[in-house]
Amino acid sequence: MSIDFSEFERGTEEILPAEEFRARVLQAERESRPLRIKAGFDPTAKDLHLGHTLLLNKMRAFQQAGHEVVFLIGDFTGMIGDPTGKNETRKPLTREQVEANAQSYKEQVFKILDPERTRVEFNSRWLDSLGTEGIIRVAAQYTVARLMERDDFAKRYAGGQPIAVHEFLYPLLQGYDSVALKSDVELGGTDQKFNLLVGRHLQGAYGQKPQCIMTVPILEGLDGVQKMSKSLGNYIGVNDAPGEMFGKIMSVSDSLMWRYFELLSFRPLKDIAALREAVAAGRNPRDVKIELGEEIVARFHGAAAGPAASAAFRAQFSQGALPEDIPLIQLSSASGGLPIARALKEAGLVASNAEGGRMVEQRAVRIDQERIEDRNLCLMPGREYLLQVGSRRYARVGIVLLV
RNA sequence: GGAGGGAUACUCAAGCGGCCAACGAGGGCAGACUGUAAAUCUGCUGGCUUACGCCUACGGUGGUUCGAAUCCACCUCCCUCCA
Repeated sequence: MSIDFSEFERGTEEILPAEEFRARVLQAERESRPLRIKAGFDPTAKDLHLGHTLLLNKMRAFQQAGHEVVFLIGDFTGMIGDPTGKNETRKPLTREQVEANAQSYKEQVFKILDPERTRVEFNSRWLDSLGTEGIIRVAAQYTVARLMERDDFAKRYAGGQPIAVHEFLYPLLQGYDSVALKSDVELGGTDQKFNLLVGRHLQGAYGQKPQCIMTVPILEGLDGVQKMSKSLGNYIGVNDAPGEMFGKIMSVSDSLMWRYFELLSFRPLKDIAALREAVAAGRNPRDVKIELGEEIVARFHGAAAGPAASAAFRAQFSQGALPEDIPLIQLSSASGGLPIARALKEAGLVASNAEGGRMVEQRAVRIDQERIEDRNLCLMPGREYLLQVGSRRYARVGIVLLV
């Protein structure tokens, strides 16, 4: 019986060693013994975004093929913080925080993974009891020269940036996780390649069959340049509301759209190629982008949500209709009325009164759909107003007279 | 342990006693044009105040001065060279 590797290998950056990986899949099949697939997650990031889902999608593919997937929460290693770049040493999380984050993780992760068939682990389970002696034994299995091969360390060393000794422990302990789990394959982003390989090496040193490693690309954020991350504000969160999620996808550039198609869509590769051809032949890229948006929204919000988000989007932006669910906010004012800038701030549309005033001057503000330019304008008590800033910030406010 | 250099707003980077809420670039936001795309052009980009104005901000703490991001002392952190 032949096995289709494409679902495992699609969208991966690198599989090492590639032949060994295939051989292990085949062997697992023959022996009816599932492979143990490990993927580690940092416990500090509570909100997952589409970048994280590349890995989850891959895990899902293994899971659907009957393999054992371990969702490993690096609560112990999280105390060190992966030294990728300028990260400061992190404060250790409390047990409660880790638990809370893990719970939040599960809610998001199980939109993609099957909860029944996912094993959730915390690496403190074995690292807590490793002890000083254990750490020394692990550290003895790896050389400084090899640690310095890590791109990040090499650059920082060459560039005169400090490298704290404990940062060396991160890849070692992550690698030891593979030993503790006896993993067959470890998944990670391309930035994890070095760490994954350390795991491979350590397993060998501990007399185990070394894991294969599989890396997935780092997804670019909405700007198309930097990696998707919450702190950069260029992310699409798996918990984003359907409308927001759809809108964010529509705002990506055409070139980035193809990248997203390639990495995020579950469509067959030849379908995507066909879409490219259609666009090259004159089809509006926007319409293709809509298809992508519908697929992604449906994945996280249910089949009906995709078309619904798409329809709402088109109504709002193509036909200028108002969104349906604009919140009504009650504000209070003295009898003289509420200055527009303040109203915008209190409605949460701008960050400060000063910014509100600037927005008015820049002709970005509309009241009841009418563009205004007078920043001295006041909203009068006793009625409701529809406020807009730019084309995507809306609020309905009611003004109550403050006695 | 010694000698020298540095720390400025989201980022990079000017300023080196008053004209500095701080040049410039990037980023971000907004307007025009569009397909919430790209490219381009324009404006804005600390807070409070209707406003005059006030407050906070140039690593930290003190000091000199009518006045300090700018000068001095000490401290913290980083870098370079020497040991």
